[in-house]
This record gives sequence, structure tokens and C-alpha cells, in this order.
Amino acid sequence: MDKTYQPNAIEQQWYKTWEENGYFKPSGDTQADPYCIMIPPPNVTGSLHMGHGFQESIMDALIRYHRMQGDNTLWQVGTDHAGIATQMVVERLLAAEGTTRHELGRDKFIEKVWEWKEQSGGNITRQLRRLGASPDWSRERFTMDDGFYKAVQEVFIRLYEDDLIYRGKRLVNWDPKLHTAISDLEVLNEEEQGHLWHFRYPLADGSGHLVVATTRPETMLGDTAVAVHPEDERYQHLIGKAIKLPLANREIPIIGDDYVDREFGTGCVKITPAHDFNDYEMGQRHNLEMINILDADANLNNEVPEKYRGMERFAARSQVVDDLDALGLLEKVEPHTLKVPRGDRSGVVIEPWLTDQWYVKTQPLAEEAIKAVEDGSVNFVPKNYENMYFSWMRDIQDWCISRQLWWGHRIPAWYDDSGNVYVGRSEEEVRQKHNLGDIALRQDEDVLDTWFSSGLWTFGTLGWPEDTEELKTFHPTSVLVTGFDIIFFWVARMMMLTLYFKKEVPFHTVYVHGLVRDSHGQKMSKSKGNVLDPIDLIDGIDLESLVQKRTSGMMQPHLREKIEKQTRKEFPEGLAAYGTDALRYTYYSLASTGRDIKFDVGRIEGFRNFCNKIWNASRYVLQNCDGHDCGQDGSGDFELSLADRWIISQLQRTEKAVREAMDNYRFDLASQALYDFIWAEYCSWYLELSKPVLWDDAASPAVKKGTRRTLIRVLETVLRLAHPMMPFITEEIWQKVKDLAGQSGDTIMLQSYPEADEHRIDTEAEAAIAALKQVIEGVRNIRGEMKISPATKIPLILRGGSAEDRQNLDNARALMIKLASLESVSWLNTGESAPASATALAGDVELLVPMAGLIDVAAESARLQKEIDKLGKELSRVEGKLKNPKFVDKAPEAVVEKERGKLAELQSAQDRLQQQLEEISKL
RNA sequence: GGGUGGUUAGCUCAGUUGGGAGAGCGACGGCCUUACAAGCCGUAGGUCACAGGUUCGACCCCUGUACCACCCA
Repeated sequence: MDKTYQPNAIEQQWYKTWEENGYFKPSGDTQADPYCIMIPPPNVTGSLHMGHGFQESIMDALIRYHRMQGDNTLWQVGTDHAGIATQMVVERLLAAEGTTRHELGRDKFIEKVWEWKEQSGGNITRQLRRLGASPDWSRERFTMDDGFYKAVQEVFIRLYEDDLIYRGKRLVNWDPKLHTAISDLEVLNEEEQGHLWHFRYPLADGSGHLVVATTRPETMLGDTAVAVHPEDERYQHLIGKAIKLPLANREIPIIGDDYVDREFGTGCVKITPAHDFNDYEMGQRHNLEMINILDADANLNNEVPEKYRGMERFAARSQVVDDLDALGLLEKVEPHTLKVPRGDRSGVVIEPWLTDQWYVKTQPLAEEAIKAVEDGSVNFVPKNYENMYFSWMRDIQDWCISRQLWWGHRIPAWYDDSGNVYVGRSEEEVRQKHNLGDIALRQDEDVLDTWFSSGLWTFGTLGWPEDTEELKTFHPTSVLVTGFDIIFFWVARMMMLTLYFKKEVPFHTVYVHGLVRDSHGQKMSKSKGNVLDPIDLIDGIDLESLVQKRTSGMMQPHLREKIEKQTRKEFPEGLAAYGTDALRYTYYSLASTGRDIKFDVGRIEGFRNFCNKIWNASRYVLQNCDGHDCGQDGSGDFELSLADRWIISQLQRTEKAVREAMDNYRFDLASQALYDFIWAEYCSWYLELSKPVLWDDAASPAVKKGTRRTLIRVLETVLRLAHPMMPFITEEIWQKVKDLAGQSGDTIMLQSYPEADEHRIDTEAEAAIAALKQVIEGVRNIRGEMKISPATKIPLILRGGSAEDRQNLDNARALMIKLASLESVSWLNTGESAPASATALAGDVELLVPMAGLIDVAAESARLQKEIDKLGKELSRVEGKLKNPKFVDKAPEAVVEKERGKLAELQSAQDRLQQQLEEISKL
């Protein structure tokens, strides 16, 4: 083995081996429990960001964990066609080529999209492989696959036939740039600085005017009422009268509606039912006329006076303001902060716009979806996300599923010239079913919302509507791993559609993880220039390339300089190559229950070092086991030392802790337990404890064999324990140790996952090693504080302690000498006087390090005094507690007893240190 | 305005029936000790946001306040 861990030398090669050997496929064992995860399909044209890396790492750990437990495990991958996002990307490419999709035509455009998909669609899956993900690649799916389209179409048709899909003219969120409706969830409402304009609206009878306040003056051309609060004394008497609407020169009524906020603006609100969601509802209540004044580009249409026709909306805004001002009708303008709706893809201001769209009646579907969570058929982890789910589901609106795009699942509906709608699987089917002969039919131009199709993901990808074996085996799936930001978008939709069509839940558990942010807690985004590419963390990247990457293709070039500066400051050396295992381990360590996950490069470095630690510990183990009898033949002629029994005992506890954490989705706790065991117990102590045995020519062959056997077997076990979290390094080393550990098999991936054996928990050995550690740590403390060079071997004198202490420490004499770097160890008999020494305590045993020539009296006094003070503080706390009669009376006997024991211990320790202090003070 | 999460060492975070505050990174001091300097040994550092309450006992349970973040209106 190399002296240092080189991730790039092992990772890709093992991945290839695994994939070629088909290890990722389900075992097909029908006796075993099925376990299945469906990947949340990433956008096909996208690339893997830190959030994906985090999510895929978690799924892979779960999958590998269950696969090793013998479950029939399926992890199915795939990508989403992502209607708007993909169409935008391809349109941008076309623009660069100097053409547009309209010039190309629909069919040609779709061909172009497929070409693009072929070209870039592999990006995500390549990156997934680099992360060590182990999905069944042979079952990879795409939401635009033929088979999947069949499921999508079937769902649409059945919902239509069951009266759960309808077509209606409603206000939708219209994106005037992308020319499509988008859902509420794709609209971002951000506060922006705007204005509040106050206009005078003259009363029709000429008796005066009302002042209305608005943030959108241009819509006044579509006003069809002015509303006041019915109990507002200022305006009450005007209800029923009319306004002569300026510029448009129409008469509109003044109405009373308690929706009006008396405090806002002037208390008079202009009502534009065709261009505002609240006004729309008020329009319904009062039967108001709806005047649509915008076209699809959000330019003014022919419903407005000649002068404004064809004007862009914001130009029209200033024109309207100017014209009203010229008429003396502009009362005032004040600055105003308002929430502006913007499309999350296009960034332009969204218009509420009246169009014909397809809707799903969600209420009946939502009821079932709520029930499934209430009755525990589906569990959220952490639990509190259920509230978020409920609150959204209980207040759900009908779902607009049509999109005015070309890329997506075309709606299976046809119209005749009289405007009748026919829904069916094909034009032929529709003609036949409705006896249409050869009248002209045209298919609906629109496609379905991407989330409509991804709502079918769990069962649509398993072959539904056919009743396939896969569907029977793996559905409902086991767990969905997702970010909380997608609960509404996706989880809710899957719940509704799956329950309706499969009459069962899509998954039993929803594990909701946090969102990965940068080390300052900022969201990672291209425009902030703080994105990290998981692949760069794996392979490393030099500073210049990183700067180049972060500043290229920027939407806002003016940020370039800032980003460059910030990047050079934060990563002056670029990024080192940390390898996949270190990256994954970092993800797990961060996967606690919080919502924000701050990713600090310092963490990943620490885990790369951890990998190196495992690597080097394995080198040591192999150096000492290779070519020796380690009991790999199953022979029993070995003897386990105290240290062997201790590390085996600790291993059982670790196995238990790791399993428990994994079962509860606490990857942070699992990774921590493993880290502690490997580094702090196995490497720092056990490996060191093994040296005096292996290097001692006098040690018996049986004990040496016991030590080798333990060294190699604990290592082999811990590799299996760690494999789901760090697949590559564990495989690489496992291949080298498996034979010596008496194991066989082609890959660690398919070995059994370690399970604790309670019988091997050995409290006796644990106590003995704890005592030994105390002695060694006591001596090290003296050495460290007294600045005695590690090279100087020092004598140690022991005093006091029970017979058992003496027995245990005598047995461990060789270990003590090596680990504390001693010259000698001896016991002081009662009555024998001790030389002037530095002192420490290990339980009841006093440790004396003779001071001759070694120790500075003042320093030693100070050190003792510090210890005494520390004990004193603790002592007075315990004393206070025990002097309190309420505590002694009311606390459980065991607790009181424990405190009494503690008191005695502290007292005796303090006494002895005090005595020592006095002794050296005499010098 | 409604809701959710958070506030623990300089930084990032654990702390699961209420019974002696932990880790990693960083800091400081000492070491190339035959697996590892990507390392080893030692040390320092916290009124657990604040104020009440319950309890013999509160980082933990209850109430309120402040601040931060996010979601919804």
C-alpha cells in the first residue's frame, strides 16, 4: 500500500468493477424484504450541484445499508424533462444561432431539444457515478420515455372521465416572456421599492371626486369598479353611485365590500378584475365586467383607447401617470415597498391574466392525501414537516396543469370546429368513440405541467398501467429523500395522484433534509458566485480554473470583479482533491435535523485526513498480519488479551450506535460514532496497545495470534460498518484484508452489515482498560505540563489502590511502559517513603514521577494547585447538594448514593494532592 | 398578520426518558516516538440568547421576551 491515501487511484476503478458486475441490481430474492428508493429526478439538462450531491449521498448510504442487510434493494434513477427550464436552454442556443423556435416550427424544435438532451443529458448520470451512487442503471428512466408517456396520458384521461379534470377560463400567473402559465409555486414574491400613486376619480354626477391609491396605474384602463368598505363613514354614502373613469371614459360603479382595508392608502380601491387575483374574486361577488387589457406579451391590447394600444406595460404606466397628471388628477406619489411577483425562471414580472387552462380538482384528492399522513401510512422525518404538508394540503387550490410550451407531454385533447372537446388516447380513438367521421379535429397545443408527470414517478416508472412484477414487489416504495423546498411541488402531487390511481401510498417515509449553503449560510447561486461543484471537491481545482468557472457565462457581468476577489480570498490555493469518500462523509456529518447546512471546506479536509488515518491504520495492520497466522482458518488456538476483549467490546457498542442512527436517518450521529471508534479507540489506543504484544519476543504465540486476529477482524468489521458512507476506500482495503480476516466474497458491497453481539460486551475489560488509560494519561499530563521531552524515559512509582488495581496494572506493565514511555514501573510498599515526585491520580492509585533533575518545583506546585482547585469546585457543588435535606429525601436513592460516592472520591483525591503539594513545598 | 425552525467553546455543530456540558476545525505549548506531520502528546476556552415558572435538581419541561432564518397571507 502507498504511504498516503490517494483517492483518485482507487475510486473510478472500483466503480467500474461494481457496475460491470451488476452489483447495483436488486438481488431478486423474493424471500427478502424489498427496499426501494426512487431518485427525485434531476433536470435532464442540468448538472449536479452540492444539494444533489448531498441528497444522492444520503440515498446511496441508505441503499447500501439495506443491500448489505440482504434486502431485495432497488434504487431507480432517472431524469426529468423539466419543461420550462429545458425549453429555455434550447431557445437560448437557438438565439445564439440567430433563429427562434417559431421559425423552426414545433416538430423541428422538439427534435432540437432531443438532440440537446442526448448531448448533455449524460452529464448528471456521469456525475452520479463519480459520487459512488449505486442505482440500478439498467432501469434508468426519463419522464419523456414512451412508456412513461403512456402512464401520463392514462392518468389524464381517467381523471377527465372521472370529472376531476376540467377546462376553464381563469386568472393564471402569466409569464409574458416565456408565454406560458406558471404555478403559484414558480412565482417568487420579493419585496421591491415602488410607488403608490394617488389618483382623483371624478364622480359621474360631477359632485366631486374620490381618491384611489394604486401601485399599478396602467391597469386603471381596465377598472370596472371602485370599492370602499361598507362601514367606512367617509365613503358609505357613495356606494351605488358611479365614477366617470378618466382616460377610458367609462362609467363604473362604486361598490361596498368588506375586503377593502380602510387603513390602506385612501380606503378607496380601484377594481380591475381581469388583472388582479383579489379583484377577480371581488368581481365574481359583485358580477363586475372583466376587461382584459393586455396581450400575451403584456402589451396593451385593443380594449384600451387608441393612444395606448400596443404600448409596453411599463411605458403605458408612465404614460397613464403623465396623462392623469396633465388632467390635474394626480394627487400625489409616495414611495412604497411592495411584493412584486416574478417568474422564477424568467425573472420578469408575472401578470395575472385571463386564459383558458386545464385544471385538476384537487380537493377530493387532497382529502385522501391528508388522511394518509394523519393515519401514519406516510411518516415525515423529521416529524414537524407534517405541519407544513397539512397546512398546504388543507388550503389547496385547483391545480392548473396546462402550460403553453412545446416541450413536454402534449395534452391528449382534440377540438372540432365548433369548439367541442374530446379527450382520448389518440385522434383515431377519439373519432371512433364519438362517431366523428372525418370532421376536422385539432389537438390541444398545450403540454402538461412537469409536476403532473413527475407526480406519477413512483408507479409510472415501474410499468403502470400494466400490473408488473416490479410494481408488485417495490411499490409502495420505502422512503423518499427530498428537500423541504419541494414538499409542495412534488411530494404533495405524488401523494394525491398515487393514492388515486394505485389506492396506496407512494412511499412509507419522507425523509426531509436541509439545504446546502456556503460556509456563511448564504444560498449557493451563480449570481452570488459562491457555488461549489462537488466534482471539484473530489478532483480538486486550481484557483484560476475556479475563478474562471465562477465568473463565466454570468447573467450580470458587473458582479464579476467582486466574485473573483471573493474567490481568490476564500480559496487562495484553489481546492485540493479530497476524494469522494471524504466528500460523502462530510455530507453525512452535516446531515442533522436542521434546515440549513453550512458547508465549510475545513470540514472536508478533516474527513480526508480521516480517510488517510484509516488507510495508514490498515497499513499497520497488514504489516503485522500478512504472512502470519491470524486465525483465518478458523482455528481456536489463540488467547484474547484484555485489550483484545476491550476493543471487541467497544466495537459492539459502536455497531449498535451506528445501526440505530442509520435506522433513524441520523447520518450525523452514525458518522460521528464511527469516526470516534476508528480514530479515538481503534487507532489511538488499540493499535498502540497491540505493539508491545507483537514486538515482545517473550509473548506467547497464542496471545500474539489473538492480537493479530483481533486487529484484522475488527478492521474488517469496521470497513463493512463504514461502507455505506465511504464506499471506495472500504472496498479497496477490504479486498486486502478479507482473507486474513477469514472472509470471502467478491465485493464488500454484498457482505453482511455488522450487527452487535451483546454477549461480547465485556464490562470487566472495559473497566481494566479505562484504569490503564487513566494511568497513561496521568503520566502524559505530567510530561506535557512539565515539558519533559517525549524522548526522555521516566520512572514511575505507583502507590495505593486496591488489590484488583495492582493485579490489573501489573498485568498491563508492558503496555504502560510503552504507551507512557517509561523507564521503569514499581510499587511503593506501605511505610516506604517516596522520593520527591510530581504526582497525578488514577482513581485510587497515586502516580509518582520522581523529580530528580526533571521537574521544576514551582511549576509542579502550580500544576497541583490547579488540580486541587478544580476538584474543590466540584467538591463544594456535591457537598451543597448532599447538605440539602430536600435532595436527600426526595431524589431517588441511587442518585443520592452516587453523589455520596462521588463526594468520597473527590475528597480523597483532593487530600492526596494536598499532601503531595505540602511534600514538594518542603523542598 | 399566521406558522415553522434556530440561539450551546473563536467558527461549524452534537447533546433522544431532567441527575457530573461534548466533537471537529481553529488557538496555545511540546514532539520527525519503527501505520499515519493529511500525524502524535498535552493545555486553554462555555452565566448552554434573556426573564420567569415547575422540580430536591433544568441545556433539556412550561410561559413570556429579544434576535436570526425560512414558509404562507
